[in-house]
Amino acid sequence: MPHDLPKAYDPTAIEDHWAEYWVRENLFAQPTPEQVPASEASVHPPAGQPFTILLPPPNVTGRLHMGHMLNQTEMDILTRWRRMSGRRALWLPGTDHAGIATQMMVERQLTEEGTTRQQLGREAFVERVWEWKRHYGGAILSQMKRLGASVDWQREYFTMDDNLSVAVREAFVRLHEQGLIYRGAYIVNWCPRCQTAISDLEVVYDEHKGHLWEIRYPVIGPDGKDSGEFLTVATTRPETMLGDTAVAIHPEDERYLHLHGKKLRLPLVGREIPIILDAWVSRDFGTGAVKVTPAHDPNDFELGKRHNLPNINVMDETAHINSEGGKYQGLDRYVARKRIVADLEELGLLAGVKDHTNNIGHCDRCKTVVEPRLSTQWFVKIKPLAEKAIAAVKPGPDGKKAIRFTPEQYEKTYLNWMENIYDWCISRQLWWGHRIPAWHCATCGKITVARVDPTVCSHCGSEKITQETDVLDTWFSSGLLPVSVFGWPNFNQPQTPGAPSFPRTSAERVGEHDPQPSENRADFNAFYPTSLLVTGFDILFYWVARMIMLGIWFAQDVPEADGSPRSLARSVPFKEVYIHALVRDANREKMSKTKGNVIDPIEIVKQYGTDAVRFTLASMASPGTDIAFNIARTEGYRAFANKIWNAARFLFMNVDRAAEIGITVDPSALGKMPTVADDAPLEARWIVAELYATAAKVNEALENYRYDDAANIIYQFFWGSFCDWYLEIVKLRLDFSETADKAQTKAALTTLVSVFEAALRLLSPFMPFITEEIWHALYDGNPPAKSIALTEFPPTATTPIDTEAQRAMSTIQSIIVETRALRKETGVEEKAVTPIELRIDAEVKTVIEQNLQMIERLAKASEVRIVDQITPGLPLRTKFSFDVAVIYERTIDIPAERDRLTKDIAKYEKGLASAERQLGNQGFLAKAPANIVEGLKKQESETRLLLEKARAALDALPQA
RNA sequence: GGGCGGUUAGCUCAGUUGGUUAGAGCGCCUGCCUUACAAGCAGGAUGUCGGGGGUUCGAGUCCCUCACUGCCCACCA
Repeated sequence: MPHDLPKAYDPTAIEDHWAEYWVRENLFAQPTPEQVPASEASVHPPAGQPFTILLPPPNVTGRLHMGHMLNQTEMDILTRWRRMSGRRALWLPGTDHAGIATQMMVERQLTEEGTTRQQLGREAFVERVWEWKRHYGGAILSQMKRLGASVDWQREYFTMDDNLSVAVREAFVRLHEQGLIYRGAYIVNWCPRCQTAISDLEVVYDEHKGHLWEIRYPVIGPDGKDSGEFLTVATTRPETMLGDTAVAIHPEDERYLHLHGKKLRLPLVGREIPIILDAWVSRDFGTGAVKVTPAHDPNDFELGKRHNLPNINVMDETAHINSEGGKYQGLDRYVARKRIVADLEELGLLAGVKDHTNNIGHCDRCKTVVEPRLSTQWFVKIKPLAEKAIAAVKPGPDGKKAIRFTPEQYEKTYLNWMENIYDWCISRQLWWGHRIPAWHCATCGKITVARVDPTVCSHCGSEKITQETDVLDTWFSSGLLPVSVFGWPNFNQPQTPGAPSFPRTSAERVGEHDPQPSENRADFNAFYPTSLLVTGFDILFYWVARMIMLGIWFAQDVPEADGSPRSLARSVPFKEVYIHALVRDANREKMSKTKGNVIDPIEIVKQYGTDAVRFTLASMASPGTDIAFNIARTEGYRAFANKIWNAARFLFMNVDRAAEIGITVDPSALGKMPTVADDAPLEARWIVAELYATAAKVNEALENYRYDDAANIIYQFFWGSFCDWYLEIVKLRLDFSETADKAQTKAALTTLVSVFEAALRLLSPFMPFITEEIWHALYDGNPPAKSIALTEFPPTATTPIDTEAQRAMSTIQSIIVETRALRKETGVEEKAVTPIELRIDAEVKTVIEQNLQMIERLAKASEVRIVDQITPGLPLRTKFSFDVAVIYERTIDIPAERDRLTKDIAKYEKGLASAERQLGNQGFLAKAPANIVEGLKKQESETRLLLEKARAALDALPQA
C-alpha cells in the first residue's frame, strides 16, 4: 500500500478530477426533507437545522470574474463548514435571464448578420435568445463547477423557468389586485440605444464639462407683436427648447416680476408660451429664468403639472427630433443641439455661452446618455412594501432584528434608501423577459390583468384584446427568488384551469436538467427563510432590497407548517446579509476592461490552483474592507498548499515504513478529535491542545464571517505549529529499527496521523481540492465517506485544553529559538553540533529535563548541560525563566553583540520606566482593574531582571 | 449638497467592548541543497499607528478639528 504522491504539488493534476467527481456523485444535493411524524422521531434522529443559502444568480451572459469568485468562495466556505458541522446545508444555484444584457448580446449577433430584431419579429427573436442561452448560457456555471462550489446542482434554476415565471405572474397579479400596481405617463429614464425605460438605479452619473447657453426669448407686447424686450433663460440642453411650454421665474424675483402675465415667443418655433411664477426656481442660478420642458425633464414635468402646462414630446424613442421639432425633425439630439445653437446665434438670440460642469446620466448597461422621457410605464406603489422591509431590519418588539447586516454599516445605507424610496418602474420595452400579464381592450380601452391568458376583456367582454408588449424589469423576477425557488405560489394557490401546465420548465425545453419543482410546501417549510445572503453592495438596492420587500410581502401570507400565521421574522427572505468587499487589483484600482487590469480567475486558478486562490481571497476577506488582490499572496498560498502536500508525503513515508514492521494506525483513531494519554510525550499533548485551540478559534471566526482570521489561524497552526515544530519533534519518536519501542512508535504515529487528518478536515472548507486528494490517499481507497466534505468539522471542544503542555512547550521553543540565534551570532557553522549550558528556573526544570532531546535535535546541541550558573565568559542569551550559552571556541562579533545588548537595554529601560511610572500613579492603582495591575507588576519585575541580565552581559563583553 | 468609510512596517492588510513591550503575509538582509518540502529551513532588520488638540490612571482604539483619499445617495435648468 505505497502512497505515491508526486514530489511537488501540482493542482492541475488533481482539481479537474475532484470537481467532476463532486458533481457526478451529487454529493451536495439536498433533497426535500421528509416530514417525520413525531411518533417516529426517535427512529429518525432529528436532522440538523437547515442552512440555506441562495447563490446570487449570475447573468446568463456572464463570465466569471474575481467578484464572483470571492462571493462563491465565501459562500462555499460557510456552506462546507456548516455542512460538516452537522447542518442540513443547501446551496442553491441558478442564473438570471438578465433582460437588457442578454437582449443586447443577441442583438449584436444579429447586427453582425446584417439583420435586426425588428426584422426578425418578436417571436422569432425570443426563440433566438433561447437558442443563444442553450449554447452559451451555461458557461458561468461550468466555471463555477470547476471552482468546486458545493451547490446542489439538481436544483439549478433559470429565472425564466416556467415555475419561476408562474411566480412572477402571480406576484404581479396579486400586487395589481392589491392596488399596488399602476400604469401612467411619467418622466422616466430612457435609454435611446436600448429603447427602453430603465429604473433610477440603472442610471450612472458622470461629470462632464459642458456649457450653459443663455437664450433670449422675445417678450410679446400688448399688441401681439414682439415688444423688443427679452427674457433670457439659461439651459444646458438647448435642443429641448423645441418642447418648451413656459418660462418660470421666482415669485419674488424683482428683475422679472414686471413680465408676469406676459407671453414669450419661443424662438425657432414661434409658439406663444406663458411666464409662470414658481418658488422652485432658484434666483442665483443662471439667469434666474428657467425654460420649462415638461416632456423632457423631471423637474419641469412636476412644474408643468402644477401649472397645467401641456407636455410636448419632441423626440422619438431613439432620441431623434420628431415631427414636433419642425425643421429639425429627424436630427439626432446632439446634431439638433448644434444646429439650434447656430440658428439662435444667427438670429442674435444667443446671449452667451458659459462653461458648466454637469452630471450626465448614462445607461448602466450600454453607457448611452440617458434621455428623460415622458412615457407610459408600469409602476409598483412601493411604500407599503418598504414599510415592512424597514421594520425587518429594525429591532422588533423582542429587541431582535429579523434581518441582520454584516458589516453593520450597510444597515444604515439600506434604511436610508428604503426610507426615501420612489415608486418602482417595472416595465421595460424589451422582448426578452417576463411579459406583463395585462391585456388592452380595443373596445373599451380598459386593461385586464389575469393569472391565465384571457380571451375576452374582463370589463366589456370584447374579444379585441391584445397583450401588453412590455416585459418586467429583471429584478422583479430575481426579487422573488427566495420564495419562488421553494415552490411559491403553487402550493397554496388553487390550481387555475388553463394555467401553464406545471411542471414544464425551460430546462425541459432546453433538455439540460431536470429540476424538481416542489408541488407541496415541504421545501418551503424546511428552507424558508434562508439563512444567509452573501453578496456585494453594488446590488444592495437592485436585488437585496427588492427581495426583502417582495419576500416579506408574499411569504407573510404563507402559513407556518403547523398552520399558524407567519411572523415578520419568519417572512423575511433571509436572516442574515453578509456584504462582501470589492475585489480590486494590487494597486487598489477597480478592475475594469477599459483599464485592462482585470484578473481572470480561471487563468489564475490554472496557474496557482483553485485552493491557493480561494485561500488568498479568504485570508483577505476582512468584512468591510476592499480586497486588493495581490498575486504575491496567491504565490504564498500555493506554497502553503505545497507544504500540506509535503507534510502528507512525510506522513505516508512513515506510515509505509511502519507498516513494514507491522505497525499500523487503528482507523478508529481517525475522523474525530484526536485524544492523547496524560502520560503521552509532551509534543503529542501539545499538538493536540493546539489543534483544539485552533478548532475553537476557527469556529468562532467563521461564526462572525471572519474568513481572514479563520484562514490565518489555520495557516499558523498547520505551518507554524504542526510542520515547523511538531513534525520535527515527532521524528524523534518514529523509530522503526528492530530494537524500537513499538508501542511508543505506534502511539506517535497515531497522534501524527490523527492530528493531520483532523487538520485536513479543518482546512477542507478553505482548500477543498488538496484536502480531498490527500484525505482519500490517507484512507488508501477505503474512505469512511464519499468525500472529506461529508465528514465532521473539528468542533469547539467543551473539555479544557491542556494549557500545561502549551506552557512547557512554549518555554522549550523559546530555549531552542534563543540557542539558534546565539549559534548564528557566535558564528557556529550551520552543520556543527555544539554543547550548550542551560540555567532554568525550578518550576520548569523537570519538564525540560525530560525533553532535552528536543532541544538537542532542534537546536543542534551535542549536549545540554543543566547548570546553576552559566560559566562566565560564554556567549549567552538571557530570558526571564532561563539563560542559555553555547560552548564554542570561536568568538562572537563583539561590536554587533554590544549593539544588540545596547538596544535591548534601551528597550528594557523604556519598558521599565513606563511600568514604574504607571505603578507609581495612585490614580492607576486605584482605578485600573486588578488583573491589569498584577500583569504590570509582573512585567515590571521581569523587565527589571532582564535589564540586569542584559547590563551584566554587556559588562562581561571583552573590550574591543 | 447629504451620508458612510479609509489613512498602522517597503507593499497588501489585521488589531473585537480603551489595558501590560502594536501583529501577519509578501518583500528585504544573512546563512544553509538538514534524509516531507529550495514553492524549503534557520536567523535578522523595519513603525513619532495621517497632523493637531481633548477626555482618561491609561488612547492605534473614544471625542473635536484639519489634511488627504475612496464609495454611496441626491441632481438647479
